[in-house]
Amino acid sequence: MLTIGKLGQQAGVKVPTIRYYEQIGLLPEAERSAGNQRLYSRKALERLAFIRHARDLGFTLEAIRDLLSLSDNPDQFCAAADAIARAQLAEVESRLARLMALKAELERMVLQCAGGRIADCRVIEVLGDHSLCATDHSHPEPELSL
Amino acid sequence: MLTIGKLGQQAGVKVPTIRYYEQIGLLPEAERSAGNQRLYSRKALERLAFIRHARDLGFTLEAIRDLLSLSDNPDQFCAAADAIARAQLAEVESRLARLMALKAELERMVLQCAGGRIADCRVIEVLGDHSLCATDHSHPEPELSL
DNA sequence: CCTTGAAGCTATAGTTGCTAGAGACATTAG
DNA sequence: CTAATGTCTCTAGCAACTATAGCTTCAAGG
Repeated sequence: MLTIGKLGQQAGVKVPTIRYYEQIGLLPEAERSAGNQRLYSRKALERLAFIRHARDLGFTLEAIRDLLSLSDNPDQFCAAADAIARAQLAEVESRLARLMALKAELERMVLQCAGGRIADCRVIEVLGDHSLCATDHSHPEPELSL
Repeated sequence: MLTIGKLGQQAGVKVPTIRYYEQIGLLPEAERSAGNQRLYSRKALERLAFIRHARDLGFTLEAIRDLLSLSDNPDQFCAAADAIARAQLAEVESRLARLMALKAELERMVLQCAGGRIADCRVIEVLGDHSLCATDHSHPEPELSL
């Protein structure tokens, strides 16, 4: 049985984060020692590692909740998990595309900095004017979430 | 003079967001009509478009605050604005690198889905095991922020 | 002129995924 | 046995908005 600190170390998750996951029901309520401290089994460590890994891959806690409930019921079809993973992949691909466009624009901006005074600065100028933009930001557009 | 709704339309920013920007001091307090409604000049529209554009490029509101104060004082040197833009570019490049690694791993995961039951699902399995991971997630590692 | 509906106002609370602090109890090393 | 570390609960805070409630103001139609 592991204390919360050891568990956190082994899973690479901070202690308050573990308590937070318990609070929002992503982890079950932990067993307690005589002195009321949380104790964790190897299974709990696996579950937390799963969460950690999925978070690293950018899955939201909601998506992870779904994946966990699928893995808790092994009779369901893989298709559901696959769909969640595919959605995540699509998300990542779209962020990637946006970031590449942004990188290009930022590079252009930085290259054009003449080293002079702000009055002549391309960085400020480019940011002030959407029409100089490489990417299309025509206005009533869904918000970008980077 | 524009009402807040028109301003929002023209800049591509939602009305509550404009009020929020005013509240946190990113926009100056707007003039008011006789009936206490906010009125905006063309200059305000430009400032808001600047903010919008910088947000699209992933600048934080803090970075934008700095850029705005630079452009409000055009006698300063360009170097400061350039530094902010370069920092932003570095940020974007590092996110890009992480995202590309994630994309690779997600693709591997999704490809291996056999279409069977969860018990056999690679998605779940891969997520449960860091050691199958392409990227290095050795444990006491700074958090990823996608 | 009056009404109606859209748009505006303030203020507060919720969102996501944590992180940080206070103040008290538990456990462990020397 | 004591001191240091770890853990407990609870609350509040972060970014950057978004949503709700309950009100007032404005513009257009009848």
